Amino acid sequence: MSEIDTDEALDDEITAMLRNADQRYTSGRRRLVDVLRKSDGPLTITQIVAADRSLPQSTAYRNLTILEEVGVVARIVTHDDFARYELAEHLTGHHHHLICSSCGSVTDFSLDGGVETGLDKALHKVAEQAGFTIEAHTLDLIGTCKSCPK
Amino acid sequence: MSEIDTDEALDDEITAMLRNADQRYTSGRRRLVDVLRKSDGPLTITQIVAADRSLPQSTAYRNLTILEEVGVVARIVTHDDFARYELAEHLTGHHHHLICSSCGSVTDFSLDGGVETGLDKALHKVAEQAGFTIEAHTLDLIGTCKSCPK
DNA sequence: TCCATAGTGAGAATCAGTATCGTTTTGTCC
DNA sequence: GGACAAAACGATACTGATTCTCACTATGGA
Repeated sequence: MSEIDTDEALDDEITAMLRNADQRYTSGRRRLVDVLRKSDGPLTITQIVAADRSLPQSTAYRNLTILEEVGVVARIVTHDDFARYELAEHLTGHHHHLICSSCGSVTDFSLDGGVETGLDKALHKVAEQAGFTIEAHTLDLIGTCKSCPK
Repeated sequence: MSEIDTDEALDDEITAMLRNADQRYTSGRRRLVDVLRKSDGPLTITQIVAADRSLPQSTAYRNLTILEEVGVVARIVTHDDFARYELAEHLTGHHHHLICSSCGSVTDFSLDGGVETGLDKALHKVAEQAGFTIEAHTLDLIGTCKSCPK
């Protein structure tokens, strides 16, 4: 698993991925990536344009779509009807989400490596029986976060 | 885990759940439940009204919302932007989803009990550390289904 | 510097999902 | 069985997140 551990390496990798698709790494796209990099969970469009007011909504949507096509960004849909965006696991490492059904916040977490590989094994067995080819899996916890009343 | 194993028991349970909320189990709602019961995975609104042409879209939406509030139906959002509906796990048992990224189909599967409890244990440990109270979890496989070309 | 191409952003268009409201059905009381 | 009030129905209008359009601007190579 070759993860990216410095900001420079991340930028280099993203530049390369965009260039492969004949796309430029413009300043607007950089700002988008910066917002996502600083977050501890996937963000909605509203949160993204609120975090950096210089990002117009229509451009944010378009560039997120392009970054997704190129593989830099992942678009995820959780419990509500707002899409959320995060840097692709390829860049940040495999993780899962804690989803608060009270305030709607979504934050990342990781499983212990042993549990994750055990799970993977079980999933591959299931997939094989069903004739299904696995590309990825998602695992989310739904509940109440630390800062919401129980 | 008291699951429902006959159609009559299911109907009785749903009638009771609706009655608790001062709601009637009308013929339209029955037809809706029938469609969901016969499916091997969660269905979109389009699929539901296509499966039973006597269900008008607006009524289907309204009744699915009511059935969800009452706890009979679960509304889930997966990879695309179409909500899908299924009978609540309380009625059908805990399960997960195989999501085909090619044709978009979603079908159910279950994990071996041992794997599921092991996973649960790991998840509760994570949640505890994060001050998060778990209500439920979702686990989806994304990939290519049996009937789609690899 | 110039030009062709790619990117930008304000606003219009799209469409799944929700609200409205007059009509129909249901349950209940006589 | 009939009548009335409350609940459900369903055609249609509306809402809002997301996508599309298009005239304008920035970029990078010759």
